[in-house]
Amino acid sequence: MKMSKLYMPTLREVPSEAEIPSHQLLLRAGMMRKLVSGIYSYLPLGYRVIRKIEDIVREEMDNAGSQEALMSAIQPRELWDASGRWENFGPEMFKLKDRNNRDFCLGPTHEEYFSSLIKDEIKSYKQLPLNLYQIQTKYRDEKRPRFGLIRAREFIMKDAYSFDKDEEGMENSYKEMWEAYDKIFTRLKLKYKVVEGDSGAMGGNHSHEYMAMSEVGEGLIAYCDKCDYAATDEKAIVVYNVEESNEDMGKMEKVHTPNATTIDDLVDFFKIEKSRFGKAIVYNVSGEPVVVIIPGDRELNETKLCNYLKVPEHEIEMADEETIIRISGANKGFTGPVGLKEYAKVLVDSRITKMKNLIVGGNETDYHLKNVNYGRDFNGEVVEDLLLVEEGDICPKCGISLSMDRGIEVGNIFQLGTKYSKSLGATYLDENGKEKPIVMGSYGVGVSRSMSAIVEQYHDEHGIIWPLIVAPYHVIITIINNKNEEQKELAEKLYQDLKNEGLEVILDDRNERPGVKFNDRDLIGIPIRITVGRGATENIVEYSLRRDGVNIEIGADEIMDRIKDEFKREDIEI
RNA sequence: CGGGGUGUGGCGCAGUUUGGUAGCGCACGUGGUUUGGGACCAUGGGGCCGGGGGUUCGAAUCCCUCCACCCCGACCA
Repeated sequence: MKMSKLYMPTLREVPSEAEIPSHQLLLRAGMMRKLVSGIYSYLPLGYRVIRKIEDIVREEMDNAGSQEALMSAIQPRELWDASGRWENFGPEMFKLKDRNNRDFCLGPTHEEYFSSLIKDEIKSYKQLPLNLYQIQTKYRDEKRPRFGLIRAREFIMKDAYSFDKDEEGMENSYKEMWEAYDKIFTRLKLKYKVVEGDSGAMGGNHSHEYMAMSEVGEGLIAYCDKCDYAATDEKAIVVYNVEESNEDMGKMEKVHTPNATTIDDLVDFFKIEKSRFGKAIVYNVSGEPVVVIIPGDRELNETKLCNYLKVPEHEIEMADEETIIRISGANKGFTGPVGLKEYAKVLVDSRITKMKNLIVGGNETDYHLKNVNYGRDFNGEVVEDLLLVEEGDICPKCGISLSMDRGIEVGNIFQLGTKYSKSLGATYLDENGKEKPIVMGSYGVGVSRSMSAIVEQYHDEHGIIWPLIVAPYHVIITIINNKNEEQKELAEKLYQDLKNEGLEVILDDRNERPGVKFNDRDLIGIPIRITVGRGATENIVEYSLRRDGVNIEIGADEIMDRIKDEFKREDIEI
């Protein structure tokens, strides 16, 4: 490709709408443009990267025995009514009507569609297992799109669905996808961790997320540096060992604590550590009040609360002040488990039951109670673990302390079970002629999101540093002085030679000053640069690598060997 | 959906407080000089100042209203 013809609208200045590096750089490098919030166009350079990511995904999926297909992005409402997700997905779904007023949506995901697709053809255990995938544009009307491609409303995703006759088969499919995903993200050169996830709205009971490590990631993960334990902050099991206290139970007393409404206030007032308090948090769960008691030094994990109560996330919210006053008879900040004025379900984190002589809210404005003990002074449903993980918590697997980091979710794998096959009627006959629901799994890779994640991990103050395997072009040949015939001729010759070697080459033949060409190359991140300048008469060129800034003079005949070394280093075939 | 911020030429911004008919840098056209890390000189084109309504002799500027975009939170594969 000759750069003088390339549609590559680079920007010198950072568009004010972009906050994080990948968003800024993809715009500045002329790789994409925004249409409206959360919806982007891929320009020629950016789309080449997208296609390279897709090709890697494709190869590894094919290798894992999955078969590519392509569904429509438009789906009829009936499919979603069958699984109950027309309502459950709610406003996240882009909905539309046809001329006959029939409801459709733009597919946010395709579990229903694929289940329905295969149910008429798959009738026997002999046809299982089966694994299908597609690479397609997905639509989710996010509440708050942000960070460019990282949280977009239209995005490119690879989604795959496995169909097995039983749990064991599904687990095997899951493992195969896990391995394929490891290969994909390794080839994409992403630094990532596989973490246990909460299954959330997708249903099913077992899932893992592939998190590309990044400070700007929206996902918080807890992981162990010693063993392989890693989980999202929502899922991480909190090991918070409270010794069974053998303190004597003191006499419960009311203490005047004017205006002490937070744990910090109380620490100041009582001069004892946070963990001696019992924190009461009031929730509104499907309209019913629920009081949760946890240790004063910890935060509540809403996901665990939802999972325990078996309600979806959108069914719970923190209670408003009015409700708190009504059930506790006191202002906010003085709620406790003893002597609630109105009935409310009380949930107690298991650690609370082992602690003695707690200080809790008195359910009377400006009063707390001390020497409060579970079992003697109050009761409630004991829940094993309702806490949010914290840095330094103990690894549930090996016992050393956990670290926490941020990541961008670039892939996920779910063991779905029979939720969709049952609701859509996807069944088969087993060896005994008995009808059974197909056991499913679903597996996603965020293709466009991965592009952003790569830029987050590979950039510097000058621009993007594409790994060779996803770079829009492998090599750029930069002509220093366009009017110098010798330089032009040599550059042109090298351009043809390298193309003939099977390389993807771009020739910067623009009538620009060298500084502009160098800066654009740094911005768009082409890995290898061949500079044709003053040495052209002696067949000397410069060889430069974007990743480490190396810039050395070599003979033109050495170029191919150097490039081959670089490909070998990156473990890629030309 | 709650809180905050911003909308002025393709991009980045000033002008708004105190109303007087729009400006700067970059980019772009033309001519010339340049050519190893975002050149210089000259000259030129481009803006219903986010939309609608109002106040006023007069509105980018004041008032009302709607919209878009961004950030924080909530939420989410």
